[in-house]
Amino acid sequence: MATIYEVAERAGVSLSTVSRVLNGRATVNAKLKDKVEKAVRELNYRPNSIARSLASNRSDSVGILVSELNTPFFGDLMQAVESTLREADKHVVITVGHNNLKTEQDAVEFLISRNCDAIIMHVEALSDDFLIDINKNRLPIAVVNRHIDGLDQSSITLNNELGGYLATSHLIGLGHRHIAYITGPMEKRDAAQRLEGHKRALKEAGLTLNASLIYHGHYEEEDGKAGLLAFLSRNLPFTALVCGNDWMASGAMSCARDLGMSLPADLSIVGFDDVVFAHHVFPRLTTVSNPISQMAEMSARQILNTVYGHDYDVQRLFEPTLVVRESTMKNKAKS
Amino acid sequence: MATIYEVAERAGVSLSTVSRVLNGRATVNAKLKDKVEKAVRELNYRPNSIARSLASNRSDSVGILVSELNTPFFGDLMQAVESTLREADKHVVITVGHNNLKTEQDAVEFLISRNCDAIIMHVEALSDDFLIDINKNRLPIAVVNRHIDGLDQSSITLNNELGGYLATSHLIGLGHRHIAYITGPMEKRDAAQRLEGHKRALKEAGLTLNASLIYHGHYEEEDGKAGLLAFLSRNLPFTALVCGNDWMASGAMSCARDLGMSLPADLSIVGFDDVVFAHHVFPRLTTVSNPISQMAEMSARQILNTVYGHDYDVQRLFEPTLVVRESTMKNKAKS
DNA sequence: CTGTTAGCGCCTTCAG
DNA sequence: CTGAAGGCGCTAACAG
Repeated sequence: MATIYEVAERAGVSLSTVSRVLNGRATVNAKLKDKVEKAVRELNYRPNSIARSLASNRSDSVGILVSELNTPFFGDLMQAVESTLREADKHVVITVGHNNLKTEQDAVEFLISRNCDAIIMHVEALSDDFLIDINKNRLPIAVVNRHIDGLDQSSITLNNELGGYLATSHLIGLGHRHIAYITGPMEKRDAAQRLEGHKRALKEAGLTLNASLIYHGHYEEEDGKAGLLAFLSRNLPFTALVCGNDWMASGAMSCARDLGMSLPADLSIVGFDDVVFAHHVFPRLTTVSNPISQMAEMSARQILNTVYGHDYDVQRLFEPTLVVRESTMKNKAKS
Repeated sequence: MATIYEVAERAGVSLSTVSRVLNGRATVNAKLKDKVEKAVRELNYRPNSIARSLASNRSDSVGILVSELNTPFFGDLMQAVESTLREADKHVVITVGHNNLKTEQDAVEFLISRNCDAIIMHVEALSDDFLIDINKNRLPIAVVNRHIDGLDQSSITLNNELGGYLATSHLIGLGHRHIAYITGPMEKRDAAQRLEGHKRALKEAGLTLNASLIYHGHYEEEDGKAGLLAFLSRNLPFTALVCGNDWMASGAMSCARDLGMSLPADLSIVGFDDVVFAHHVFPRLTTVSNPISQMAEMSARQILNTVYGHDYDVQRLFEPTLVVRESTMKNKAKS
């Protein structure tokens, strides 16, 4: 690979001049500029971004830290951030945390040691204090789907409580009175908040909460099955089911069908997130939309603004909406 | 951030000694080593990998280039590569090519300029010659799901032709005689090969190929719908449908149901890839497995071997298998 | 507007 | 086994 020296030599100028035309910051005599550009072309020269980064302490790249690489949810997140940043000519370095404290810390250290200019993350394990410290002493961060007091500008959040409320209210509106709920792990803030919304909806409708109709899962498909089986074994009446995410809803649907239930006649089901397969399932899943792509875009804009001097509008609080499809219907059971 | 100088000073040794204990290559007096390690801990020192990379011309990180960030297929690919490399203490830098020549080239240049030690890629637009040149003159690459003559060691491929053959043979075995086929774009090698397999299966069974029962799509969900509608409008009999991937199969299934067809009684459908939602659809999709995770792991091993001196076994040719679920059944139509 | 001179933080010869 | 010195490729003052 050619270096900036060879370009300078071939163009007959000093390397600072080459650097100047490459970065376009200072003005350069047109003739010299042409010469340099010619030399660059002839040598097929590409600046070494590592060296540039070491010298300038900037890298024009921002780190992304997600929990998983192979789920539609994080896929949408990465996709949105990448394309937003690409438009501003920034690159993206992606790392994975696997929801594990050590791994997430390592990832952050890696991104810092790679001189990223900022980090956009969606993590659970890292503590608020750790993140505040990073943002204060190391490099700017933006956090998706989590609110951190003290990082209000950098937190892009979804009103999960409202989402849970919408899901359950929808079912109540359809005449359901006994509504089961399969929640995600309570350590996850979004899971806890969604459940809160469910409770509020019940309360406002004057329905009493039956703890036996709440099952604690881990946001995974099997939990849908396990939860449904648990409810059935308890021999309580219920005509509708809210799930903390679409995976569990899908698991519950498969299980219900395997048990010979007819959907949605025998059981109305609502999911959460509206991930890509929500409309692949049958009946198509009624669910709560999670505007993760927009939220991700906003996190990218936030970074563009604070680190690179852009001036985008950034929306920091998002409201989910109910997406009514075919997995819910009026309660036909008398009760 | 502390530098190696500060560590050296605090430990009372020279920076070369610090470098040595950090990299563990040369032997260092145990006492000095302890001192250094103590200093490292106290200062919470982290080597700057950018600087290390500039000086050593290695980065212990390998680039990944995929077409999309937000599909299960590429998600599985990234996931498998990442975890295989992580075990060997290598990092991963992910970039996206969007199936676009210019973007893919940029991505490669980016990864090279970031001093990646190698690149693992799954791309369509980049030419064989370009890749051969990169591999020869710049840095080692591994290619997933594509065979390149001259890069035989670095090509990890799937026998797509066999996959198409398996899909159609399965239907023939169920008594179907009129089998429609929705293919992916013929520019994509895998799509063309899968279709070849379909044709071979028909031929071997003594069935004639009807060009009107082939629809050209782009591997996207809507193509499944469009294809099915096209076939129906042609007023030809057909009792089964093979789709070039699961997305199109899912689109066809939704469409069929919307038209009032009963599945699989009225139409048997086979997909390809066995992506994560294949068993979410109803009826659960019979499809051809695409062992993308294993293939991705092998590509990582290949790099581990050639770049980092490991000695893993690597399998370079994979055979798909048929996954029979509930979307296919015996042909009941006489014909 | 252009060239010269120091580093950025680290690795790697080379002597000792 | 250890320290000193040079350099990776580039940017960023600083003079001129």
